[in-house]
Amino acid sequence: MLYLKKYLTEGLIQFTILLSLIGVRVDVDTYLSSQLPPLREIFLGPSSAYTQTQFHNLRNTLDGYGLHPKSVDLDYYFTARRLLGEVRSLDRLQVPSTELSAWLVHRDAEGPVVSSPQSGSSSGIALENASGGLEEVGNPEGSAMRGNGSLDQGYVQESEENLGAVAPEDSNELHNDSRSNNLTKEDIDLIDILWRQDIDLGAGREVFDYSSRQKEEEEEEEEKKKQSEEEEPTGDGWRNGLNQLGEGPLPSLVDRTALSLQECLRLLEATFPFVEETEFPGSVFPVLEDSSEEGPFTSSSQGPLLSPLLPETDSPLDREQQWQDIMAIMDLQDMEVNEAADPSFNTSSASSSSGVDMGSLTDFSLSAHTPINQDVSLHQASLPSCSQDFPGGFFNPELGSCPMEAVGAGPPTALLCLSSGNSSDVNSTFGATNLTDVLLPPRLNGSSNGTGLPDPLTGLLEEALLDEISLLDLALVEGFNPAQASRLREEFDSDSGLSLDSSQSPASPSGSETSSSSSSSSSSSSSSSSFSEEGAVGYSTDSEAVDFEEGGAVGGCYQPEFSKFCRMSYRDPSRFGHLPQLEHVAHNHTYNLAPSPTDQSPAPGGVGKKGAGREKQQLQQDFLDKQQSRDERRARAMKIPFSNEKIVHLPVEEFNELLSKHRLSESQLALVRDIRRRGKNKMAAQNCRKRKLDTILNLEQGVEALRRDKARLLREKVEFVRSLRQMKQKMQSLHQEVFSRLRDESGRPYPAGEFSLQYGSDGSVLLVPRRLRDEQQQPSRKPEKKQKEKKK
DNA sequence: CTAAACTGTCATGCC
DNA sequence: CCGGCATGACAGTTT
Repeated sequence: MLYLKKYLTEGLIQFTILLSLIGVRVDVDTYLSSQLPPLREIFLGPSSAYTQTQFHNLRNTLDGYGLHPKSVDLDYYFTARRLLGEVRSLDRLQVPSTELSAWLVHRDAEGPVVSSPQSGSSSGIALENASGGLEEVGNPEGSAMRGNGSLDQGYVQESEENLGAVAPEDSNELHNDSRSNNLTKEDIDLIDILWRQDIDLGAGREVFDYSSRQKEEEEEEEEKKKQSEEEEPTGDGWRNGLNQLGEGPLPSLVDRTALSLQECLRLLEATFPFVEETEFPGSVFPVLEDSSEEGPFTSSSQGPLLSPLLPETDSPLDREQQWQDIMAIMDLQDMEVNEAADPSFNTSSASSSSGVDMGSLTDFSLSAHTPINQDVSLHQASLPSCSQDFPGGFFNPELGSCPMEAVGAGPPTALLCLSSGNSSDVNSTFGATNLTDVLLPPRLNGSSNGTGLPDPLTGLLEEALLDEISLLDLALVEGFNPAQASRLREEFDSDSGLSLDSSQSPASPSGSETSSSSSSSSSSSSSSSSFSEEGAVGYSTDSEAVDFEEGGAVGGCYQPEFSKFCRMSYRDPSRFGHLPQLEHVAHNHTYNLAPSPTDQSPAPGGVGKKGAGREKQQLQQDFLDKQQSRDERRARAMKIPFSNEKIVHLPVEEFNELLSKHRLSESQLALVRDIRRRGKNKMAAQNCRKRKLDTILNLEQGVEALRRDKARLLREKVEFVRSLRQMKQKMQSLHQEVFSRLRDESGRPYPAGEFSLQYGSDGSVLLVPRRLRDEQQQPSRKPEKKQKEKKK
């Protein structure tokens, strides 16, 4: 019970704080383990390059870091896990009280009770608590606590670095209304990297201004939502517990909590002004509805608000996948910033593709350092229904193990909310129109129809958008997350070299050195892999020594081949040893190899001197019986006068010469040939398996490379679309300018409703009546009134 | 003890 | 035809 108590009092709080700081649901088993893996592994995870068949090793490294399966520490580890499970079962009642106290310090009471359905229990609520109430709580300080503090600091710094406006104390003031509002706007302006360039160009800001314009309106609507929210029979323990508290002896606390939540919601709604509907179950996706109309959400009807293409029957996984794919467009751009800001994350090893846990850890690290994701976490934390009310949603226990998915789902939420909210197309669909909205500012999008913009450009733009959409659809079909793939690729870069090296590069000189200098005291596999071991170890006769010497002489001929095979066959594990995930591959299959003569060195000397030496030799002989392979034992039994190594590795000519040199019986010859055949086949099998593994690894790398290329192409396409949009904008302004300067014979401007400009392929600009242009589908060559040459 | 991974061996096909 | 290699399949061993 000590553990339980300890975790309840300290670990749980720290856990909560950590979660809140991160803003995502994270599997904290590793955090509560005393044998914490290195931070780098927590964040990045080991390379997955070789994890395909190293599950037990992964288990050792991931869950119980460095724990041998039979280690007594494993009991401790599992005990910790079990206790953590108990803690988790209790946290829904324990956590709120803790956090409530924190809110008491900071908040003024107002507003009704609001329930937070976050099953994670902390990611939603603790955002305030972690940042603001942390000091007030007087949490028992500890190493983990300091770690959280450092993480918090890191987050703030990251925010500052990327947002340029968030002071450290702001994070503690996140609950402040005015500040949060300003912060929200700045966050939006600065975090939303997709719009950054548009902002520089003076476009897209309306989207964010809209959030402030609707603030008061949202506050009112918030009440409705909370009321409907209370009516939601989600049955979440957090919420229930909170409600119970509200009904019970702590109404004021609940009020304050409600206020906090309300403000949190308000903050987030100000940040993402169109995400209100995400509160409702099954409506994780934003309401594709013109937000300029009346309040987008109603407490009564939820179904009609759903996107036409996203019926409630959509599986959560599909939706999540779509979110991720949409997010990729933003995330890819965001990556550049993050990479520059935190290059250490590029040195990680790929893991997400194979290791779920490590993927979560890796993604967690990304989320913790990605400003966008931070805000998204904030968003999701404050609107926990995205996960809670959504069966199998972002925080689904299965999918929840990958916080990046949860986090990654956020930015598109914001984007889509923003874009769809301003889109006049009520029937816009998620896959197409929303993407269009994402790519094109709604203002431009809406104006593209009535400005008389040249058709060719519009067509080109539409084509590009269609291609974009199709590409994205392809990504959706393939379940491809460009962001993740790209991240993985970035992480993989540091790893691919090793993989390639391990599979293709020649063995390092150290390998042969180790092979030859196997004079280590232990009879490990490395020492036994020495060539000298093969000198018919069991033999204490002169012939053996002769053979040994002979082998050394002959070795000049076949040594290269042997070295190659030796490395291939026996040195491979050590070659892989420099890979962290392979250091645990400790297969000791030295049973087929005899220890090196250096291990036997005491035996020859002691044979003639002492009887004890003879006994010792006998013991070693018995040991060798166990160490030798079957063929070696057979060879020894058949008195084969040379080593199996030579039998196997000698070139066929020398092998035949060796056979002819020794008068061997038929059985001996057959055995020798069998030994050679089996030895050859053994190496062949080893090579084959190694090749197979390399093929798999290369395929994995190829897949990752293709994914990265695909993500890059997608990103480039987004850039092109943006560029097209800018051109379109410029074109429009030029069009207007030219048109406004046109005068007819009497010096009057042409009415915009009757005339329009047409652009010829040769750069000519024609002023044509609109009705004429409408009649003629293609731009005619016959100018009606005027022709002007303009230079583009 | 079991499952998974690893390894050796055999059979077979190909060069 | 022989030697060698590659590989699937199987079984034994190790973790």
